[in-house]
Amino acid sequence: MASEAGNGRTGVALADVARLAGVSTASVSRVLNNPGKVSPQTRLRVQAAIDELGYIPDAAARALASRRTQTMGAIVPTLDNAIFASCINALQRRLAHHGYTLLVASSEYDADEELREATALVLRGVDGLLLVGEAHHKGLYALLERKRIPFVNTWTYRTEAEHPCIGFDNRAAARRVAEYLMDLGHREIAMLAGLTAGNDRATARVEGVRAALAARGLGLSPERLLECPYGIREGREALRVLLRVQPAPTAVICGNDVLALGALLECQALGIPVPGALSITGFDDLPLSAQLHPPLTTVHVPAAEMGVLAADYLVGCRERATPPAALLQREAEAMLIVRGTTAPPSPRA
Amino acid sequence: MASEAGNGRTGVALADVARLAGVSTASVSRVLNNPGKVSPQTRLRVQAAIDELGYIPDAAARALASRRTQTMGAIVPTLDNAIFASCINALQRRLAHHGYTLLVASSEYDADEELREATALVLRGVDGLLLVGEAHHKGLYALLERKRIPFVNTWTYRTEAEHPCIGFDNRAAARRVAEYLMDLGHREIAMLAGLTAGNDRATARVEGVRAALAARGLGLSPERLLECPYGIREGREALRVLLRVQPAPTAVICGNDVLALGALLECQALGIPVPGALSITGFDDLPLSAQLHPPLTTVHVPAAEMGVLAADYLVGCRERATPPAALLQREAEAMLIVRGTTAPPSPRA
DNA sequence: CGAAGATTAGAAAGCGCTTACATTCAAAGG
DNA sequence: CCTTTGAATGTAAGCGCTTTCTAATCTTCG
Repeated sequence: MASEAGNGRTGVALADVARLAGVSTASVSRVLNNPGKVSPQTRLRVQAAIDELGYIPDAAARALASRRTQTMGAIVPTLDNAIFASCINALQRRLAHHGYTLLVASSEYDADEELREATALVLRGVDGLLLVGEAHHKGLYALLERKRIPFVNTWTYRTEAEHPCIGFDNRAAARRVAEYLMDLGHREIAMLAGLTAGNDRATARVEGVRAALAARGLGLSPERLLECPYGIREGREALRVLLRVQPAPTAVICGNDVLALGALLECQALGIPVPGALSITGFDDLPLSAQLHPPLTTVHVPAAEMGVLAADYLVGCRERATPPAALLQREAEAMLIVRGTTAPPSPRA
Repeated sequence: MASEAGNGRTGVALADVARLAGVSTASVSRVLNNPGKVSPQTRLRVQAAIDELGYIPDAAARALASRRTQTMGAIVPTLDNAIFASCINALQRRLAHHGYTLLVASSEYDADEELREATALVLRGVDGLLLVGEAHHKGLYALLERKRIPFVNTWTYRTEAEHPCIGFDNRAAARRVAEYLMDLGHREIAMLAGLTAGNDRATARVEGVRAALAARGLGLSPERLLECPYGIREGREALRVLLRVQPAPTAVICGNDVLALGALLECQALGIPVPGALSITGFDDLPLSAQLHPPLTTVHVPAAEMGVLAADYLVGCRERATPPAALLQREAEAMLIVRGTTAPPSPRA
């Protein structure tokens, strides 16, 4: 019944440790999971046996028996975006610190794919799940609820949110950018947004800008609002298009730093002085952005901080019985960082 | 004995499906894993029961019984570097395509931490492991061997490598850069390297440059070789230092694009014409690099390609009995991309 | 038309671990 | 001095699934 020669092909089983230490498997298990419940004497004996055999417990067996995997999942739109990668990096570090391992998946900005990936993670038994945004496939929320899997939406924050969220208010942040620009005197404002389809963050940023403009009697006409895929080249091309509409915008609000970078580079290529002739703002605050010439005015997004908070929250859900209410919604502020790409509009026109 | 009411708190167990379909658990299992071995009749009945109950198999139990987890691990130095993130993104996409899930960890460029993370992944039962570089903790190779876990070193390639590797020859690539610069007429060449301690890629790049210079009777004096941490700001500062040595270098070879970017930005801030007064080269070919002014001469690194090849290799190790020899070592070429930051040295001095 | 060979399905033994629950033994209380 | 309590260990029943091995049902020829 007990394994004779260790676990299968790959080494040593707990039973082997027990035998060598001359104790029961239960005691070995206790030493591993509840050292306090074991006398120092046996603890030492078991520890010695573990070391001698180089025993490594089998996570699958442990997961099966204990109904927890010490594993968390994360689904981001893509890791190809440095800002998400940075968040995931922080998440992983923090989880490792808590003794958890991270399963990652990317949805490529597709809700169906996200559901598919989530299903894969769920059947892998993740103890919790980090998601980006709050607009998910209905089936995803259903699945998580049915399986009672703690999860948290990141990159989003609303006090009235129906689900736990850790992040910031994209709408408000974008509004602040627009207001800042209007305070500088800009009235001809264009926006270079990311693809909004199925992307609630990008959508919220557009809405924020639109609302801010509307509040001061300005509008965001369709020609003034361009969506384009994440990419420098895309940003460059889009900026050219934006420049063609009349009257020409004096400021361009970009949905993220990469687009802003493209816009900035294109202006330099075109000989358009920034911020002299055109103000440009970004969103994300990539490390690069502060180093540009001129440095980019942008919204700082607390990517790493969200990763850390999410890790703590998810782990907290498992360790404590109920998630501490204080952790249920955490706002990690997004701040407008005014740097060198914005200035009052030049008094031409 | 058989579960009465489904698996614990979270739903439906295979036994429930079997009961509903009126077959044995073995048949359900077969439908799941070996549909060919089951008559179409029962297959349909089982399938219907699965759908009706919304059954999702438990990966832990499956892993325990079958001794495979359908999970792969990857340990990169950091995800905060876009080039690694891009590789991991590709790896994950490809693994998902094969039905595998990805566990990621980052080592923060520390061999001990890498071993620790690897141990965590191994006990999680990964079916394979992607590593970066080939200089790992001895214990890591020992562990992998003992547990018989397929792995592959990436970002490195040597025909005589002792371990499976997928990548490119850092040394040769760096040598090519130096040779190209010397062909242009440069003789005063400096290098701004990444931290080489415990980083075989960074080390190989330095060696490659040094070898190329030596082959033409040139040297890389200690003042001409600066190591600095990955970062734009760090690159900027290092460039200033490099510029102080006499005779001033006419070309700076950077260990990666981020450093090169820092160098380039600093030159612009200092009013040093690039490539007029100073040539700069990078390594990685970030998407940004081609868009800069001037666009960066750099070495294109096949990050995504390595991710895909590694996924195929690792999966191949599990599916086939032996890894196809053809896959054991795959060179994904790194190419020198000549763009705008390099030119013959100006005929001053 | 019956035996050999295929197919298909079921019974049941684990996979390696956790965790009630039972047991033991020593210190403490009456 | 004997029972009570509690700490330390052991016993053993699974966790949900895969997988041999065996039994049953078909085929298919000689």
